[in-house]
Amino acid sequence: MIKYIGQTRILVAVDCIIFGFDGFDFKLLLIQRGFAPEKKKWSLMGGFIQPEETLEVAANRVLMQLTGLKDVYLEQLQSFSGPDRDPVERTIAVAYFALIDIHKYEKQISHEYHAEWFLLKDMPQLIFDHQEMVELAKKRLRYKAALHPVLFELLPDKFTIPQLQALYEGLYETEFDKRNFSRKILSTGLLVKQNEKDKEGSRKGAFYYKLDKRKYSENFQAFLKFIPNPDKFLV
Amino acid sequence: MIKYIGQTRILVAVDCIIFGFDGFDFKLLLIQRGFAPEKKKWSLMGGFIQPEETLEVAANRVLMQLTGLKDVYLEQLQSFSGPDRDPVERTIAVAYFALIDIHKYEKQISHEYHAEWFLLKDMPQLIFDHQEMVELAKKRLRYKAALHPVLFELLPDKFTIPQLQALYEGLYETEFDKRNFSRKILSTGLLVKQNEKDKEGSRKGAFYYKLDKRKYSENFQAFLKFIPNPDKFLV
DNA sequence: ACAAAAGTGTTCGTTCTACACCCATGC
DNA sequence: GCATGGGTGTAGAACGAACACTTTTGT
Repeated sequence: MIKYIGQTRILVAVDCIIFGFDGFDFKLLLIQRGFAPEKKKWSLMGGFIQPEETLEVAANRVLMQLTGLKDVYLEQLQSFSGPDRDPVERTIAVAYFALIDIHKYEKQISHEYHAEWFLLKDMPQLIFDHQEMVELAKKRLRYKAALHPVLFELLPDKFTIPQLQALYEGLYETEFDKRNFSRKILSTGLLVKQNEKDKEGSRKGAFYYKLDKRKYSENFQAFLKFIPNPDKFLV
Repeated sequence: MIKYIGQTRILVAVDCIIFGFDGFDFKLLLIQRGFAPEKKKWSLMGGFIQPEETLEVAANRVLMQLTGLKDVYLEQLQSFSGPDRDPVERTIAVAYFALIDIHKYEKQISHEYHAEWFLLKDMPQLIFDHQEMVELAKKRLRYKAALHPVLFELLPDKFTIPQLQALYEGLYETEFDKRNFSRKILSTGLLVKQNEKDKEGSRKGAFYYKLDKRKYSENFQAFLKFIPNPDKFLV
């Protein structure tokens, strides 16, 4: 199976930046590395690509191993290729970021990896170039969420508008005007109001909404500037 | 240097999607593959990553080999990892797209690779999954150019507004209103009007403009929706 | 004098932003 | 009855889209 002669073959790993949102804060799922080097240091969950796997399959496998979840939002972020990024042996890492509903996770946690959720604002130091990966993932997610309704992936089936707003505010580390926010969100037509209220957050209670899944997938690509009718072109 | 035991090492290549614009049409620089398999078929320019190289360095090297150009706009597109994408041996490809000033190229062409420019709309069949890479690169470029002034990378030092408009129209395969287009472009403040005119395209002649390089790098990230003042957040 | 492309302004509708009060409820 | 967070409306500014005529010059 080795046929291109004189070329160097190297290890290829996937690393997953796993985002969650607990209703108040953005969080990241990290593991405590179980083997040297950097044993016991915090790290992204990762794994080497196997002979018959694509990177996507490998990333989904790694995510499944840690969280027990399938069909998670997963997007290729970038490849990292510094020749010395892994001190043991040259390894190219392809980073993926995942958005999961943190509540679905909590019930299925695998203890094998000593995984823990950390506040995005208050993370431990990470091994290798994982810090850089997280920074890039954050940037990419901010970018993406400004244009596409991707953050719903972090929410449970039913959620309230104040929760949604807290989610956006967490990501952008700022506050938004709630009148303008809810108007904008509702004007997308993606949300379906429920009759039930969430009474956790306040005495009055906030109405639950559900995502209109059909409109969500149809309208996932949307919004722009610079070009007259940009939506047309950005399929 | 082999220390992670039991893992498979594989080849990693970079492939470059090289865009150019000749004043009228979008073009792609392809090479005729000089070795089996698929010898003589058209292909993207690529190469295997070398032991001490990052992917970025490898992509720049490959681009330099073909075009003689350095300091070219180059952006990582995505990794392609189908286990059988290269029939010879498993290879992961990291695709990069490059934007070059086609006029700078023409003087330095290397004949070694039998390279040729093809109209983007009228391309030959490509080997492996290169077609898919090109499609994705086109999509990404459309997306990016709708938000950021990246297309200037394709133009020579001096260019006219009608040329610029033709460039945008080529990418989006549509026509724009020239009054709105020039107003929008000029309102960015990125262009500096020259006294000289280009008389090629018309009797009246069109004024040349140059890019204000400082403002260009400062304002490269810009424009949005969904979030009140998105520019603030998308650094 | 005419053909061909360059250049420029206005109006209208939509969207964005800033801003303040009432409502429902549990204690 | 009051404290807490939920929910809603409006006015002014900025932006985006549609649209047509004049200018320059080479032949």
